[in-house]
Amino acid sequence: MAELLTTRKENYSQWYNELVIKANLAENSVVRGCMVIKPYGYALWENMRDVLDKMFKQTGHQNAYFPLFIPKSYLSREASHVEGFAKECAVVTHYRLKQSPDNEGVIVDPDSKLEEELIVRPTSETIIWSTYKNWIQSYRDLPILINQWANVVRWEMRTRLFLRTAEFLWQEGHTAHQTKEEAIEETEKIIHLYADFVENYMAVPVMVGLKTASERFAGAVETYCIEALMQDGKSLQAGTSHFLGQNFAKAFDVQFLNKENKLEYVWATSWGVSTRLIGALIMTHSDDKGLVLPPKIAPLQVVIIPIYRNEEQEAKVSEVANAIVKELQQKNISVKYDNRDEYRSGWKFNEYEMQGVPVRITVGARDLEKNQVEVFRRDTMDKKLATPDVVVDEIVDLLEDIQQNIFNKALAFREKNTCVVDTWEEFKDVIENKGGFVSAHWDGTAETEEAIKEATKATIRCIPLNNPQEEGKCIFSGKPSKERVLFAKSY
RNA sequence: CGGGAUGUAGCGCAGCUUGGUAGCGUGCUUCGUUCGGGACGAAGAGGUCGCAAGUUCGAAUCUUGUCAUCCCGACCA
Repeated sequence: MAELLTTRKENYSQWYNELVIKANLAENSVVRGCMVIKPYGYALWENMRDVLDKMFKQTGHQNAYFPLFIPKSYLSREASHVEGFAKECAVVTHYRLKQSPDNEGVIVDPDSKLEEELIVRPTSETIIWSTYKNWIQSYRDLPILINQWANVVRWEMRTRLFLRTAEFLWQEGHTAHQTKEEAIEETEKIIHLYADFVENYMAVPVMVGLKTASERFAGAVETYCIEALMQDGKSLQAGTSHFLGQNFAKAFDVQFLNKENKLEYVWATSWGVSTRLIGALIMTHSDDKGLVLPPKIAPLQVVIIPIYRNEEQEAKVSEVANAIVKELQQKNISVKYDNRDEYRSGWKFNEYEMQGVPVRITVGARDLEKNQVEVFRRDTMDKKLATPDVVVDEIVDLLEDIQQNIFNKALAFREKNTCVVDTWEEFKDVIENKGGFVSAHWDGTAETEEAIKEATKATIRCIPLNNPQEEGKCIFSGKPSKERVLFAKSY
């Protein structure tokens, strides 16, 4: 019993850290702040990526790849963009190593200094817009709808597996349009695509909204976001979609001739989700026994575990198990028959529960005498008996049910932890003691936002889309306000 | 960059006060018995004690320096 997790109640962040390691998702690397994504964690990312990639293509986007390195001068073209990223950039200054004079390893060759230093991309707007400039002459060249799957580097002070690492994997979409309206439409289309993916595949309910000016992406005119509430009452930004206006077009001089033969700057968007989504997934569904994964993206949907005493029993059990495996595979359900002899069944149960496999089937010699197998669902930890000939049909339904159930559970949690508050005292109390989302009036100024953050550590997570308009008074300043915004402490 | 802590077997740790053959748990290897919720026994493999200098007959242990990592703050998807 040495492998138990710290419970969420004991120490939520320790629980998270241990879970990532023990569920075999990822581990820290020798390079500070960087992670090794292990096969099980990477399989999860691949499943997420595959679904998203299909969604992007269905909405008319194409994949491309732009360089990892960006000339330093590019980053300084757009003023607020530089300001946003300058403090966390890795810089390449040399291109060669040589044997050290004392023959103890290698040193940077001082003669290999680069004429212009290169920045390891923290995001690709600048390199992409400098390229788009050459691709765009006429309105006939628009829109450009491109996505890239890539790694980026942001030199973070404090890192945590998946939630914030110095290097992470993501996708970044970069689109160019003729009109402001079309670009805004694209920005909104993508944020809804993200919400659709995160809710319907990852089973994580999200709030869709707009960022305030201070939380906005550096260089954006408007930032749309999806925010998810974690089990510790903190909010996590799970994806962003930016309307960039003509900021980058102007910075990189990207103009096109419109139908009236007049030069215009193009309108831009960019949008992304990262491996951080895996952090959101873990913290939304998992429990003190380990990971809980939504069937639609789980690397392994069903595991079958045999129980037997001797070879004769093993043969019988395996025959039934293998038949179930085959039938599940025919229905495109991923399944593993774990007949390793070196571990006992109880050990395997705990292992797969830690890894969040949605369904487990136990086939025991004693079961077979009664023509039954045991079906276990990870989300509720319930066990049921089924006859081998119908178990596969039941599992198809069960996987659906688990997907739905964990979403409903997460949604109920969010609703329970979203408070409408009208006084400053109550606001402080809820943020301090209960956590979760707090819906409150705000006077719309950055000063008030900053003062609230200073006092409570809570920030405005978003201004929900289609927000009901109502007269009210700012929670902090008492000034008039016409809508509520969502506050929370955040990751 | 401030404040605190830690470096000893793959992992988790003890040993250091009072210097004298480097230990425990777990994991690993082999064999046997087990097998319905993290089995048990036996036999094994595995360590420049972070690094460097110093004190000493002798340093994991004492001294000095140095490097690294982790935690708490300022910055962030």
